Amino acid sequence: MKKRLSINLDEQPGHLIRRMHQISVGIFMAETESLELTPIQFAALQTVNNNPGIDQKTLARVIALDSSTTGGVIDRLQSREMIERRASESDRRVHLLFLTPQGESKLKDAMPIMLKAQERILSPLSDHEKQTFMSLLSQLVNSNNEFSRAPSNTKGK
Amino acid sequence: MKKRLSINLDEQPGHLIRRMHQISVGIFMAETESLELTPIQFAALQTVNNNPGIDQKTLARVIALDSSTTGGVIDRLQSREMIERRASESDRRVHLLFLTPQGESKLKDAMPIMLKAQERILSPLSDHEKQTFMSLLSQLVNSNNEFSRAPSNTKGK
DNA sequence: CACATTTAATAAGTACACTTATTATAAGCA
DNA sequence: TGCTTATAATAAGTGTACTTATTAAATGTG
Repeated sequence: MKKRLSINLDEQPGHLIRRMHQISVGIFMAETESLELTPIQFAALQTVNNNPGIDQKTLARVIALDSSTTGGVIDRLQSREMIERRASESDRRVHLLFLTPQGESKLKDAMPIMLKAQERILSPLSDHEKQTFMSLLSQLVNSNNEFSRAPSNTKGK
Repeated sequence: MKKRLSINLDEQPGHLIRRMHQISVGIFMAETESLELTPIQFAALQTVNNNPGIDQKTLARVIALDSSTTGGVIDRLQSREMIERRASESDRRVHLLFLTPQGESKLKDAMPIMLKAQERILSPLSDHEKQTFMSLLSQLVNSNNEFSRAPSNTKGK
């Protein structure tokens, strides 16, 4: 009646995507509560583990994160002694990243819990719907990759 | 070869959802550059416009945002003179929200640009795929609503 | 070799997005 | 009415997620 310029937020892709992201983080944090790891911290640990000696810039591209944001993430993981920064000998601008033993052990603990969280995120869908959703989502992310401020580049992963 | 605990980030729903959110915000910000409005600020303006005199708590529920985050969003919109806070006469804890003329005019300018951004987000998909994606996404969001830290509640919208 | 350009990292600033704690007010009840 | 409980808003703290600017080091070219 008195509504002007009326638009249903729930029909806007951007709004639903934001809500889905909130939910996804919420489920991850609920499942991994005891570990005190955020999804991003997990991704960083996992990527450094698989690529010991990776530099921050490359890590940022692999996990699709702005490189200055990545610096902050590494700061926090370093202060909690899960990641180590070592100066590169060949390029003194670069810091090479390695997991500490604590970082490795945290990652091992986190892995199964993280996988369970991922399953819970899609659990309202049937198996067939899960496949369809993931396929369409991949298409959207890959086609639109360059419009993200932190495009992914998994080369070298 | 030397990989241990190997997992492909691009196959994890949470990772793709986060990337999709980055992309969605990136497209919105690129399209609306001249307006200097974030997606959340747009949602807040739109909701206050449709519900003049709404209080912060209710606004937070409608746009699915934590209520303390909402306070900050309103602070910024108020300092830019797009939103006005008025004390409620019936409940002195409550601040009622109204758009200023500038807020209304900004919203009018933003509306078509915002709709264009929403279209661009899904543009890599065919019409049929868009429908399928939005339907599955709605299902996920609605079924998992309670796992979000800021569950939506559109009653009263 | 000198000089311009590029690059990796950091710093400072803005804006979400949550958490827990605090304050003021309101509402329920004995 | 007095007291407990609930609620709206704010404050302080952490962690993404970006921006622009700066610094230091590397690279490319004349």
